[in-house]
Order: sequence, then structure tokens, then C-alpha cells
Amino acid sequence: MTYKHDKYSHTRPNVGVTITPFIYKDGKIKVLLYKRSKNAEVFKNQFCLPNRFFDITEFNTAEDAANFALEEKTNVKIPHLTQFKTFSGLEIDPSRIATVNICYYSILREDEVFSIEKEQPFETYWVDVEKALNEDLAFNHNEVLELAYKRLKASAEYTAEPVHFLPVKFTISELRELTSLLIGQNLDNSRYRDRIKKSGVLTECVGERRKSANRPPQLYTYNYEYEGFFYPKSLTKHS
Amino acid sequence: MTYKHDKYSHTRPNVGVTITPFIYKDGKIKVLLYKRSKNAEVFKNQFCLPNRFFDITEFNTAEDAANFALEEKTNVKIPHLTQFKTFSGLEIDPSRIATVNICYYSILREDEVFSIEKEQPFETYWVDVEKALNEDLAFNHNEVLELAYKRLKASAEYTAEPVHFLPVKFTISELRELTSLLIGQNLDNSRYRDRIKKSGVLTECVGERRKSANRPPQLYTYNYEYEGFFYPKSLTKHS
DNA sequence: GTAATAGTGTCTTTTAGACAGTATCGA
DNA sequence: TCGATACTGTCTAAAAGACACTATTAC
Repeated sequence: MTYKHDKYSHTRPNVGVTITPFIYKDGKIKVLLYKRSKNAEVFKNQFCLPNRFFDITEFNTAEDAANFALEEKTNVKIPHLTQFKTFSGLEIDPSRIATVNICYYSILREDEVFSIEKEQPFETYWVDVEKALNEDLAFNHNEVLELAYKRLKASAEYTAEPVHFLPVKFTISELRELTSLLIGQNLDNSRYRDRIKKSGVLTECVGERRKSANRPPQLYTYNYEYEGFFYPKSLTKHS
Repeated sequence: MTYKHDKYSHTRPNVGVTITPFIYKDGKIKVLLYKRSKNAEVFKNQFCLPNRFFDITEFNTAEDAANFALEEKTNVKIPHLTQFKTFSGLEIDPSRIATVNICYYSILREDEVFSIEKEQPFETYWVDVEKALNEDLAFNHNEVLELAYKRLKASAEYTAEPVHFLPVKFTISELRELTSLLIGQNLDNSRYRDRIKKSGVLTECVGERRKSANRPPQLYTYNYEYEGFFYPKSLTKHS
């Protein structure tokens, strides 16, 4: 890409993206942090979330930059990305001019991220989210992580977005346990099944059941046709 | 503010803010559009939403830029602003390099905006939102308006945000009619009152009733202490 | 009194919540 | 057989939905 300085270039803020990558593993939500280099300009040796400058000689969109930053740290090529807020101000990166920080969270499947430590080109760690919230992270990443986790939990209240944590085919019990974890409450098995069935949000994989040491559970997939609230009980009548 | 060119300045995208200002008037939702000048670099004479470049010699944050752009067109100094999405790409402003577009909608009260046409320093119009959606707007403003309106309507499903359309003191019937308009469904009077009362989202203005040619209705204010969903019926048990 | 809107009460249907009970596998 | 988890049924409580009814004002 060729580009010349223009009369406006010095009036533009820095723009970067930050991604909060989540996985669901061992019954817990974990978030990816990496340790900044000891030679970094600022926040040396501190932990932070994957991030990248939106450099227009490299990327056309913020999503491109986000995908790049995420793949670099996780090896995932087609991530589930949700943009949740754009921060801006002088405090985000004290070493630079006013900064704009476009933030995403990403719901990843345990089996698609780097599995072996030494495969990882950076010093990255999947940290329990509750523990990560207590770390002193670089930049504004404490604020970013806090809001990302809040939004993730909220999404479990009224959407089926958390299915992206699970394998393509999963059981209702698996989804119920995950949802229960995110909303912090037990969910009645019977009621949960009723609502799932009535909502049409999942499609039954006819004839496919998981092998197990008990009655084999029915497998389902997420119905991408499904629009709207997962739990559509709100203000209005839903027939 | 003093600032020098640095080695990164030519790699930064343009950053701008776009605001979708809504009011509720004559039983309809209206949006503010203005006509671009016939001397504009691009999209001459076309309608668009209030917008502004995020020029760091003028503003420290995107919110500052949004407030400026909104006050310029509406005269409102402390607006209710909700950020809903940041767009980016080459197509937003074809005359420039890659652009980042931080978008807000604003819920305004009819009585706080410029009331007299000639007071307005720009050629602005409050247009019925359904009509505005059919206009051919400048930049990506069709997409912006569409999503802004969608998010506004969604907010009425599970939050009390639309109270910001109403005067500080209002009646339950007024809120019900507004909500009904936004969600596109009739709401049962009795049920609606029950839910409002139980939720604690409104505070009764004790002893204050509006004068009218019928039984005078009780006035309420929004309870800023209220946290969470307006209509908290979703997945979980709510006692 | 009437007209008009505010606000309440009551009945039926639907959904939630709790939990008992049956199903189906491996060992 | 037993143990374990999948799944279904049933009962009660609570909420939604529909709509009739009463209240309070101006005239």
C-alpha cells in the first residue's frame, strides 16, 4: 500500500484493538494473557490481553487487526469475535498521544487453540478469569477484561452465544452446565430442556448420541437460522 | 496542544464519530438529519447524521467529539449517549484512507433541542425514523441509522433506557405508550403497572399528580439506583 | 349526569420451580 | 444385578394475558 503524509495525519489518534480470548475448560472460564517483553517500551514484564495497532499499511479493518492479533496468540483462524466497546483517551497508553482502543471478546473452543506449551510463540497463559481479574494488567486491560467478562455473562442470560465454547455437536446437559456457570445459578434440568426445545435454538442430530457409561445423551447443534432472544420471555407475548 | 509528526503518524486511520439523535414527538420517533453543503468534498447536498472527526488537537476522547457534534446540531449540552458499534474500513469515506467510525445514539427530550427552525445554525430536520431509513444518506449512515434504531428498540425490551425520551417526571401511561411504540406491540395496562411497581425502576413523586381533564395521573421519576434488567424475567429465578 | 383517562380486580392460560420417577447404557 | 447420567412426568406457585370494573376529574 502506498500512502503519503497528508495535512491531517498528525491530528489522528493512535488506534488499536484488544481481544479478550475466552475458553471453557475443566468447568471454568479461562482467559488468555501474555507477558510483555522485558524490552517493551512500557509496561515491561506485565501481563496483558492480545492487542495490536490498527496500522493501515497492514490492515483495512479493525476486525482484520483483531483476527491477526488473536491468531498470533492462539492459532485460531476463524474466531468468534464480538465487539463490545471502544475506549478512548490519553490514559490508555501513557507513552503515546490520545488512543482509541476497539475491544472484542472472543469465544474459543478448547480444542482449537494451541495445545502444547512449546508450540506457543509467545509467553501465553490461560488463566482462570476470576484470578486474571485480580492481576495488575498493562494498559487499560483490567477495565477491558472486567467489561468483557460482564458482557459474556450477560450474553448467557438472553442469547445462545455461549454455544461457541462447545464442540459443534454437544448435549443439552453440557450447555446447561456452561450456562449455569456463566449466570451463577443452578438451572432446573426439566425446565431447561423444555425451553431449549420450544425455542428452536438447537437442532437435534437425529440418531446421533454420544457414547458413554450411561444412557447415551442426544447430540444437538446450534441452529444458525435462529434469530432473536434465546430466552424470549420478556416484555411481550411470544406465541 | 503541541504535537509533532512521528514515524507512525502516516499509518493511522482517520477516526470519526457519528451520532444518531432521537426524539419522541407527536407519538413518533424522529431522527435528526442535516444536509451537507453543496461545497462539501464528497456527498454534496446529501443528508446525513451529525458527525465529526476525532481530531486530537481538539478532543481527548471520542465522547468529547460526539458531544461537540451533537451540541452543534441540537443545542443539547449533556446528552444521553450510548455507544453501540465501531465500524471500520475503506468504504466508509471513499475520499480518504481507512476510516474508523465510532457510533453512538442519543436519546433526547423534545423540549431541550432547538425548537425554532431559524435558531438552527445548520440545515437540520427531525425526520420520522421510518422515513429516514428510506433516504439515501451520505457515508455509511444508512447502516449506522439502521443499527442505531435496532438497538434502541431492543433496549426497550429489557431496559428502562427509553425513559430518557420523557420529561423528568412522567406517568406510567406515557412510558407504556412509548415502550409499546418501540417494541411494536400493545402492552396490557394492568400487567405493565404491576411489573413497573415490582421492579422498583420508577420512584413515585408522592403527592404529585398531573392536572388533566380526567382523573389526574400519578407522576414518577426514573430511579437511578436501579440496576439490571427492567424486565428481569429471563433464564433465572427472580424473587 | 357524560366523557375521558387513571387505575384496580379477577379469571384463565402459560411458565417457572421443585423433584420424583423412568430409561439406558457399562461393568 | 448396580451405578451413573439421560430424560420425562407431575404437582404447585407465580407470572402473563385478557378484560371487566371502579375512580376522579372537567364539563
